[in-house]
Amino acid sequence: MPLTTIRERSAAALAAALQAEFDHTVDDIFLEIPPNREMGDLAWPGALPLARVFKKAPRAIAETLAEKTLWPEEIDRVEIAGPGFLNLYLNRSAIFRQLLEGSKREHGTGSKTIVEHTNINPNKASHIGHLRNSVLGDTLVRCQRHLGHEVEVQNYIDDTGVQVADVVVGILYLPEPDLAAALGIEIARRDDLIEHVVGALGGDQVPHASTTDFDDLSWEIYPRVTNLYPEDEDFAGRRAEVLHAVEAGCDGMDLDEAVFSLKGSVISGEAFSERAIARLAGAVAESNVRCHLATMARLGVAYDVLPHESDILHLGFWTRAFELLKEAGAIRLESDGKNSGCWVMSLADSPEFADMEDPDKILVRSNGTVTYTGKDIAYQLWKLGLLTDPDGTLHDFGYQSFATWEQSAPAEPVRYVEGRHTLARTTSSRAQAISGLVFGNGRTVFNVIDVRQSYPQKVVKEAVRILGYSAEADRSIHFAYEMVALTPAAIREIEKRSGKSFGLTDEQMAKAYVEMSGRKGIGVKADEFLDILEATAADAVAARAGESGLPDDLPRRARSIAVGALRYLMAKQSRNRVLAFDFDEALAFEGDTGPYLQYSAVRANKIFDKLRARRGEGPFERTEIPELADTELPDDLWALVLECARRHDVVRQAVDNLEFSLLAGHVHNLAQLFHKLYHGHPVVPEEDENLRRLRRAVFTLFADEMKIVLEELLGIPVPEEM
RNA sequence: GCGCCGGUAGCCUAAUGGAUAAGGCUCCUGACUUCGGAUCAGGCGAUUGGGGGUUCGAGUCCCUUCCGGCGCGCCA
Repeated sequence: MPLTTIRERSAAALAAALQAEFDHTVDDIFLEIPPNREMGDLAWPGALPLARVFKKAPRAIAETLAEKTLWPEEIDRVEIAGPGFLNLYLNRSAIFRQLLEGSKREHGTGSKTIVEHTNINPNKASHIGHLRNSVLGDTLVRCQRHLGHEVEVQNYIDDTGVQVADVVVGILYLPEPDLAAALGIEIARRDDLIEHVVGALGGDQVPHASTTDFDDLSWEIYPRVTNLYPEDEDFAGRRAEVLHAVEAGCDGMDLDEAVFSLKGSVISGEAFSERAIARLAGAVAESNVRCHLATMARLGVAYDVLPHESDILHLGFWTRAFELLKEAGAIRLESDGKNSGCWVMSLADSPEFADMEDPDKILVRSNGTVTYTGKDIAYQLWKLGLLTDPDGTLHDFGYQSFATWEQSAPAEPVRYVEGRHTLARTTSSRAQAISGLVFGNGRTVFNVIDVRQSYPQKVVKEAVRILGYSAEADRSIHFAYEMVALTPAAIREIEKRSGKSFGLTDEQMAKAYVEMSGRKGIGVKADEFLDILEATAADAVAARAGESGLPDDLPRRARSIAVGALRYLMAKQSRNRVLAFDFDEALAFEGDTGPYLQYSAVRANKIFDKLRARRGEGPFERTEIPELADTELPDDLWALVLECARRHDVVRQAVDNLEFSLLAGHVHNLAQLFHKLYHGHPVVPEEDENLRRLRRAVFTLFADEMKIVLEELLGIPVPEEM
């Protein structure tokens, strides 16, 4: 916070001087961080472009401004450098003391920000591609909250799509040998196989994540189904049958009853009951959702509400959105041409779509059903608080508690136990509500969805605009990120580990990376990868334990390191680059990695442990500030202090650009600066009390800063020991 | 065909239009009888795919071209 304030004040002072001395108005004065310490702490290159305007040498302009500007008191001196840069030097001890005082919490704007992320199809286990979505989304949530915004986290559940139906098709119609193989059991009659599947569904609790959960079972079934579709026409026909049943709904049928009915149908050879199929599909989706929550919980990722697509359908969200679109004249019914019989939204007036061959987007098919984009428009309108009924009230869901959860610290795993936080789910009964909780109606909405969804996301945004909500459309933000792909080396590694072959061609394996595919089953399961990561981390800890033996809290340490490695890897890479996943790189704990950062924080904390044991001194206390010697901080200590002061600027910049590599760079700088100081500035052995106090103060600042950036913002735990 | 994203050292990545393009990996040389070597110091290695342009200043903006990826469904 200090640096932001000084920047703003300096910019304002500079603008005033420009006005007074040159009668010139500049409204966006930006002070940058110079590339080199010798060039000051802040810099302004603005005199250079003004040279032409004023017909004066840039250095002369800079000199006048340096002299005439009423600089804030934190600016010690100003120098002119090079062709006309204005280099500002801060009063080190003033900034240092301000930081040691601690920063006040930001207070919010009162408006709510909605972040939608994760959104995994509930038809199979999550893979590392989903992890990128959840980690980016969760990091955004953390940064927004740090900046003082109220944030609501939504995880959209597509429980009525064909993907869930495909798993149900597999359970009911996949040839018994295939299904048994997918389940990993001996071949049996279908009613026994169904019984096995139902047994794996689990209860209505969020389970502890493992690699033998229901989502892992679905992971095996799903690709077998999609692979059989092209080969077997009858089998392929089952998809429509199941989908139809799912859409009709189960009408409150009990799961036991549904299973009994399905098994009875197997024995009697009759057709399956539609309601029973729908009930099974619901159970499959819900069980997968719980597994996904468990996986993300390992990374410290939690949610506020799970909007269900089935509720969007049953509660007429689309019907209402359809009316609004018609009233606004945003859509029209085509009577001829290739889209005959469809309701389309014309995008011809939107600059971004105008050049397209066909700027019309179909929202309602000729058979009367709504497309995915149509549903998404309705959902987006609800998120923005724009889905109103004719009487002006908001068209809303019913809600009930799905689970409650706890998190003992910002980067600890989320535990779905009796906790004080409620995870709500939507329901189709508007009468249901959770006391004290309201959802939707956000001022700004971030949709964390991969870049391949850019086109439909633009359509949704444009629909909001066409309805007359231009400002809301601008605040509908698609947080796009590139996909996660696998390097050929990673593919070979998975094939080796799993013992199966994905049958990729030499041509595919010659490329730099191969796209993951849930349909083909090519991918690294999130839980599987986290297990490997934890095991590797545990080995690394054990290798360093030496003769003292394995620590009691080995699993906990391993988990922290694994999460640190993964979350940092995801945060540090720019979002619009393909993340080519490589095991060796992901499992590296040295260099520019999460564990390096964690180690630096642990190392700093260790200083205070030793200090307490040998001298009875702890971290620097605020009350000691007056005792600090009033000498200028040396360059190397100052570099670390200044980097600490930059946090607020960095977080804001990261959020503005949706680019967490900036935050990663900041925390890496911090760690590097600290390690450089470590050898030259010993604390415990230092006998000079003033010097020791100064070093304690700097390292306390560093340790606190690391705790905030790693745990609170990046969700990376700082372990006690490593 | 149209659109979006990427191309930076042997490899992976960073850099709000600013000063000497910054880290990591690899390789080489060093540093613990002082707070943990998952560390640090040093070295090798790049005219940022090619070509034009705008600018006092371009990896960054514009044009063009080449390479790679992804979109442009009455799929979800």
